[in-house]
Amino acid sequence: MPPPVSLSRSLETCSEEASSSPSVNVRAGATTRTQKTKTSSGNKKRGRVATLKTRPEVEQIFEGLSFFYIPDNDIAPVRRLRINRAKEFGAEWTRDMMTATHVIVEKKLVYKDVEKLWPKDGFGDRAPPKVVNEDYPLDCIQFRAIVDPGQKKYLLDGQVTTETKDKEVLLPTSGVVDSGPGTKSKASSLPLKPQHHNKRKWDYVPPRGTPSQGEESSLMKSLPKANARSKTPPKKDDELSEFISMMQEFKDLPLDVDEDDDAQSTSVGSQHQVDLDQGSGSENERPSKRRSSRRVRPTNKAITFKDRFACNRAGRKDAGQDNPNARTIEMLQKMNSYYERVNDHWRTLAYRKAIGTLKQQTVKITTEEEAYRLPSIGRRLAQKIEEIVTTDKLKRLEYAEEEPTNSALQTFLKIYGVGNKVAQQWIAQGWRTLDDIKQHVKLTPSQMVGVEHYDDLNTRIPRKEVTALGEVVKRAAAKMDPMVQLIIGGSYRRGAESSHDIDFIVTKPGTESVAHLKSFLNTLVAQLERDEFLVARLASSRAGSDGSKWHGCCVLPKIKGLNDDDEEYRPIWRRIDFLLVPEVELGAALIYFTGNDIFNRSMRLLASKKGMRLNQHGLYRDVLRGPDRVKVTEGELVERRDERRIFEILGVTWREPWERWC
DNA sequence: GGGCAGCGCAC
DNA sequence: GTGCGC
DNA sequence: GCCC
Repeated sequence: MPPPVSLSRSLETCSEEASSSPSVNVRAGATTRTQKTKTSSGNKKRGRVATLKTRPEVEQIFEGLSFFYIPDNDIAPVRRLRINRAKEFGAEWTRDMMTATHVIVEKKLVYKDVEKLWPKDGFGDRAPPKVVNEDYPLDCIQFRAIVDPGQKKYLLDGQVTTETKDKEVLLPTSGVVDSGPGTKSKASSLPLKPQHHNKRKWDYVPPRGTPSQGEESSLMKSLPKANARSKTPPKKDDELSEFISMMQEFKDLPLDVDEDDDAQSTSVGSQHQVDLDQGSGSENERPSKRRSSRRVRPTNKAITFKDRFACNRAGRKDAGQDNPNARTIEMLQKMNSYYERVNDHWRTLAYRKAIGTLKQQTVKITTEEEAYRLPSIGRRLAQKIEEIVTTDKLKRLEYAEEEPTNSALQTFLKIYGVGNKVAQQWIAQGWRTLDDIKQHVKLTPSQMVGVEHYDDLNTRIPRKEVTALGEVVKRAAAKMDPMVQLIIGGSYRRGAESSHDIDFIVTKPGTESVAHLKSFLNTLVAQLERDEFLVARLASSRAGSDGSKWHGCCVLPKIKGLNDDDEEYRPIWRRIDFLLVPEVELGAALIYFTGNDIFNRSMRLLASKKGMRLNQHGLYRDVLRGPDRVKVTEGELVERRDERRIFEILGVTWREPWERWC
């Protein structure tokens, strides 16, 4: 039925996708669309358009494509609806597979069902149609773009994919590889090798039916031995997971209750999930609608827990590299920094938590509902995640990044002492570069340092150097008072390969208040300044106050064996902090200054759930809070000296510092 | 619709 | 008190 | 932004 014209157009249109070159990224839906928009004025009087709504030309994303449906009829109301919808967006419904560009297969069917209809002699010179499940057109419509048909979520059961990573290798994925004209017809006729049955069925939310299983399997992948999954995950794991879940979900599960309700609620939640999702999934027309069905994640700990596991890995800054969701994370991080820039504190927080969740996933999250199940990922973020996965971009982000002031904002915010307020102000005044600032703006002393040493201070410090810096300070300190302890906290204590700054916790046995340490710090700082190790003060406790911290900059001197052979040696300015901690508070302080901050927040949240309060000074109980959580009493001190004890009392299994990446 | 940590220091 | 950093 |  489709005239040759249509066919060739089809081929042309999807040439990217059908290309034999695997390196071509197929996701350029936009390209395809624009191209089509231009030509669409040509001939597009599709057959039975009578009852169809007319979509604006720009929405004719399927223009030139023809869909062959399996089953090949529109008897089922749902399928008819979908077919019509595809037509609204420019698709042609063909009843002849030879002319189809896409074969849309009902989800219940498996790849074998397609094979039966597949022409024995292949498709000759043309590329075989792409075989996708019924979600494919819906997603295209949702995103108003031709998305990559090779994505896992569009595969049928039994359909083989070579897709492993995410972006590269897109083409061969759907199996609908065009092996090229030269190849055997066999190859093109049966591109998918059903024999390689992929045991696993990711297609739709693998974990959905049995969340725990799904999770476990992913766990096994990433932590093969650490959590010898077997049957009895150490109790520790549960607690850890639970704990972590607290970190990311502020007010979730009442820990207090958890002793009684946990197992049950878990399984119940899972069951529900299956039903709801499947039911709605097969009958709703629009994906967005289907997916917006209420989340079935009722205090769903099982999921939450396990999702947290991966958190254990000592994450370096590049810890996301191998993550299957790397691309998604990358995009969300951009959104995150965008919101940071525009001063949207809470959105920033939300994105950070969502990113944290995603980082812990060991399988790629491809659909909205998969994402939605995860903690700290709500409807909006889940939609964005799916948009990223399917279109490889994010419209909202593109708008955001178009804002001309964007880069300036980014620049200014990296100046020490400059936050959103000031940065926005400067921008409003028309400044865009550091030079502008240097010339026109009156800076505070801190900001001055921040500007003058902008590059240095925004360069991460290799772990080795942190160690070296630590040695310098410790040596000087030991000379003055051998009893004083200096502990390097922050990301260094968590085992980071590089740090943004170096934090010293300064303490000494027998001290009960920072006052006992102040004079020491003053002496130490004075000495280190004389040594020209400390080169700037940014914030330091004043004489009168009960000051407990000192922020400044230091430089690493030449050290034999470390950097003395480097003729390029240049003292790089580094951020350095001293935090005075009386020995009695050391445990609480260590927790606080080791972080990371998400970890800390959850600890505090956990404490608060248990009627306790945790801060850098200690763990308190029976905190009375008035309306609006206003603290009425300090509460009774429970523990502050012993880091492990604080974990214990909170009912949390001990976690080494390097296990506190969240 | 409200909370999302809370504190020390600079200004 | 606000802004900022942690 | 998310969660309750």
